[in-house]
This record gives sequence, C-alpha cells and structure tokens, in this order.
Amino acid sequence: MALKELPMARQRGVCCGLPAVDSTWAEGTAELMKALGDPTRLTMAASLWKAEGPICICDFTAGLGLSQPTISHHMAKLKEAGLVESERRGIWIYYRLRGDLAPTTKKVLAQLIV
Amino acid sequence: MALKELPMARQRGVCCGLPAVDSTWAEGTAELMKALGDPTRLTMAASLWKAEGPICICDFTAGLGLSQPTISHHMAKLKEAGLVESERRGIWIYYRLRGDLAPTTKKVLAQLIV
DNA sequence: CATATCCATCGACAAACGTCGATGGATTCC
DNA sequence: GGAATCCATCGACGTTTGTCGATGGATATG
Repeated sequence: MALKELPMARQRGVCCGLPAVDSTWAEGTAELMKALGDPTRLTMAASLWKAEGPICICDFTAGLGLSQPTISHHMAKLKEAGLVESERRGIWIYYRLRGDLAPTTKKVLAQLIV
Repeated sequence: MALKELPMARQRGVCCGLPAVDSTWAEGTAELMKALGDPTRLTMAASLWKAEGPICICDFTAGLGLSQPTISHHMAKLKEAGLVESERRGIWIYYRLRGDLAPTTKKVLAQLIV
C-alpha cells in the first residue's frame, strides 16, 4: 500500500515537527484504554453496558470462570477508572456503569460494543 | 448515585445470568484497547491521525524525548495491532495509519482524538 | 570505499499486571 | 447466637510491559 504525500528533499540529520498532542489528554485517555485493554474487564464493561439492571460480583464469577478475588480486582480497576459505580444491597453489592460517564467515554463504548 | 432497577427478592446462593458477550470480540477489541493503552503509543497514534503526511521514527524520537529503540518498539506494537503501515524511502521509513482501518477502529479514533 | 544516518532487533532489568488461595468483615437466615 | 453467603483485601506467583544501551543492516553522501 503506497504512501502519498511523502515529504520531498528531506535533509539528513534534521527532524520534522509533529502535530501537537496534549500530554494530559494522552495520560487520561490512555488510562481509559488500559482499563478496557483486558478481555475480562472489557467483557464486564460490555455486560454492564448491555444489562438492563445492575450486576453483582458473584454473577460475573459464575459467568466468566474466574475466581472471586480476580473478578473483584478487575471490578476495582473499572471503578478506579471512573467507569463503574456500586451500591450495597443486603449481602450483595450491585455494579453498573456510572450515570455521569463523560460523553466521550459513552460514545467510545457505544462504538465499541456490538 | 442510587441504582434503579434492582432485582427484587434475590435468592442466596443463586446467581443471575449475564448479557451474552462474544469472547472473540472481547479478545480482539481488548487487543486494540491495549495498543492504545499507553500514553506514548496513544500520542503516536494521535499524531499520525492528525498529520497530513506520514512520519518517521526519528521525528517521534525527537519530539517525545524517548530513545529510538523505545519508539521503534511502540511503533511495532501499533503495527502489530493493525493500526499502522510503513514504507521505506531511502534512509527513512515513513509510518501512517493504515488506509484500510476497520470502520469501528476509525470511529473510535475519531471519538477519542480531540 | 569510508563515513554518517536511520532504524530494527537483541538482551537486560525493574515495574506493573493477571491470577489465585486464604482470611476476615458485613449481612442475612434459622 | 450460630451458620451461611457475598465480597474486599492481602500476600504470593509467574508473565507481560516499558525502557534502555549495544549491535548490525540498509542506504545515502563524499
């Protein structure tokens, strides 16, 4: 696949400029991508996205074939990334995607999840 | 933030079902997220997205303050994730986002990058 | 041909990650 | 009160990741 718009007559030892990319944006956005960059967490996020109601840890444990501490650990990461909120209800703790997700985050999830 | 639609009268020791999430989709999509889940790689991808023309390694090395092997390594990951294509031109190797990116990938990048 | 530039690859190393079993707190049921 | 369930946290473990310096191949310049 050929590249178009190649710069012409480039000088050796001289580097071109890069389009400006805000480093704060990169840090934060990479954090979100990292949170979604594991199959288990992505599956959990997609489940929460698709579910009508909230879901608790034991449901994921039963459905994903992983230990309870592992599921808890992944859920904590999703929470730490600002994707998830929780509420205790008796024995159970129910999780759902946060209602105040950033519009960008919401759009990305919408594009991502089938 | 209160949760709505809590399931009522739940039985102890009985787990609910989860919305179906295709594991192949999760594997592949998590791979893409992981590729974008590092600030350096995300910055590189955003630069390629914004740039009119292709960019070579030495430009990133100069602009991002990282060693050349590190930049090469990140670029290889972007390539391995199917995000980037390259073409040699004399001494330089020019990189750009693949022209045949999956529509989903393109939309995610469009949402993500400011 | 000799030298300089660009870059991929290798080997190394510390840090982060994904996973688990064990433990203990909170809550409910009998 | 005693037993059972759900879950967060801890400690441990092997693997992956991000980074670098060193090396060598490819290409251009003089």
